[in-house]
Amino acid sequence: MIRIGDFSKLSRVSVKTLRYYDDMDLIKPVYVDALTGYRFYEYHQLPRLNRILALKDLGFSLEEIGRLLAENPPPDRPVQIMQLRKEEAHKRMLEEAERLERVEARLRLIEQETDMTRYDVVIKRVESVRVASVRGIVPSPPQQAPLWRELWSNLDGSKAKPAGACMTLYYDEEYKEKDWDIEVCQPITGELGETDRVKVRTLPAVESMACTVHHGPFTAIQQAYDAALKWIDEGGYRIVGPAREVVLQAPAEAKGGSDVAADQSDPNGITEIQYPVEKAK
Amino acid sequence: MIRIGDFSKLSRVSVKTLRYYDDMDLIKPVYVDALTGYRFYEYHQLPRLNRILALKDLGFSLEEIGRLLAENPPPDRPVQIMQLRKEEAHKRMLEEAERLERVEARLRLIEQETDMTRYDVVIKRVESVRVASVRGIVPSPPQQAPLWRELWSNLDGSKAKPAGACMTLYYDEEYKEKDWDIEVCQPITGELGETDRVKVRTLPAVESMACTVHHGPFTAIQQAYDAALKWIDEGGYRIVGPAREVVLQAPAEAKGGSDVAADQSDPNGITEIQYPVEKAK
DNA sequence: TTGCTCCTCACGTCACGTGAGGTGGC
DNA sequence: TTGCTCCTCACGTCACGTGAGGTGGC
Repeated sequence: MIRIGDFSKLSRVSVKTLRYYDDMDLIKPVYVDALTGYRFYEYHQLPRLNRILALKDLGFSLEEIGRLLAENPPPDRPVQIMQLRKEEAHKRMLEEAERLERVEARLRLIEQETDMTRYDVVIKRVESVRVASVRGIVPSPPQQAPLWRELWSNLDGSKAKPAGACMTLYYDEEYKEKDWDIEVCQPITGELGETDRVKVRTLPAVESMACTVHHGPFTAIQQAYDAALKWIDEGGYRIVGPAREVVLQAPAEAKGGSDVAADQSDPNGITEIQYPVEKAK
Repeated sequence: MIRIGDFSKLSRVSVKTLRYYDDMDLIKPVYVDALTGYRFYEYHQLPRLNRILALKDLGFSLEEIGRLLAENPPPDRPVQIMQLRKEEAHKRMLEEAERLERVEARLRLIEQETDMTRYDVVIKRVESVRVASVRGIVPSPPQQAPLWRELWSNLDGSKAKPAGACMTLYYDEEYKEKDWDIEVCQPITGELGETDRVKVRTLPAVESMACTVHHGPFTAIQQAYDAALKWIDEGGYRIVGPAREVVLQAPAEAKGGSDVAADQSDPNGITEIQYPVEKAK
């Protein structure tokens, strides 16, 4: 029989850890002095301790290890358990690899001293939303006000109530000189009669949405798009659906009543740009 | 101004987390009602929250994020900080990849239903030890007793005291039919005069030592070696020094006084086998 | 006797999640 | 008034490490 300090030196496991494993019932001393509380171990306990360390290294929690050691002889379940473990280890490895990629992309951005470091892009899950919407072709994005007026005039006096920030969806895949295919959407609750132009539908939930927030004059929103697209590209993602432009805080009304209903230069507008993405293979 | 619940929905960050970030001084509400304690946020706080999430995703702790956000304008240190982060992310990725490899190796072992799953191999750091030793050629490992007698007769009556488990080092790189080059070592403290045969030296510390414990008759120790070698190979390691065989609990003395001083079939012997290893490239 | 080893609490870690128990606002 | 939202503790997580304060053994 040897004392805990010697057992610790032999196994190169700290005394604190051995005491902890004792409390956790993973490996108990063969004898404990009733008077002093001293723990005494045997050399033949080393294989069990080694097994604990080996299982820990494979990624098992102490609780799992306890259960694995308790059921002996081990049934044929270990294969399945190890397979699970393998999947988890694989997933964690991929996660770390992706994180590394993002760090490297950010580093490249910083080294290029671009202004894009002002925009932070993050991946989030977005729930589905029920919206009333009007889809149409407009000459350019700042001229989407007629679609909004069309939408809101239909909502006015209906039983539907706005429920969330309105947004614009952009369907074009490449850059357009003119004639943009867009859809203006207002989340709603309650019933609304559809018309030829005004539809009620549910935007699907998106598992991985790359999101960035633009705060400032609308005229400079292109920078946010550039930053988002660059981030998506560098991070090894690809776009798998229409972009969404969510109006979190609307800019002031413009003076005069043209098709341009909002003051594009108001620095208080806040907009979130969202791109549904997928990891590219 | 919006309430915490709405800010949470907008940012898709939980209310609990927002309160926590408030406590941590990462992002404070613009206004807190003195009477009710209600927190109120502004839309323009979203970019800051996004920055927090982006930094978190890059692997920074909340405390580090707090410091990064506090010092603005950010100095040119970010590049160095990101480089550090890159190294860490890279290291973690490699660790996970290696863990995955070990899990897969174990899985292969189980599927082959070999008996080797009885042996658990773990990587540990081993400190340097000062030893008295005798190196020599013996016909086969069980016949190393003369070397031990030579060593101990020199220790007897000297000022040196044994300090730890004795061990045998194996220098041969391939399997030998006969004539093994081995060194028997006894850790000591205190001075000892060297002779032609008995040397005092310090075994170097080893950063990565693959260790496994054999418990049972010495005659079956080959299984432990097989398991260790297989583990080393499957795990993508290679051996970078002489193996050590550490006697943790000596077997009983053999009856009769041949060169074989220990009873090789005593089931109570406990031996640790150690291989210095390195990750193979 | 003096170090050395051992003991048992109790607390800290990290980034929140999970209640308990209570209150404000429409 | 009834839900709904918000609040503040307090505790749990995971695998130990770090003291504090005290005692046994040679």
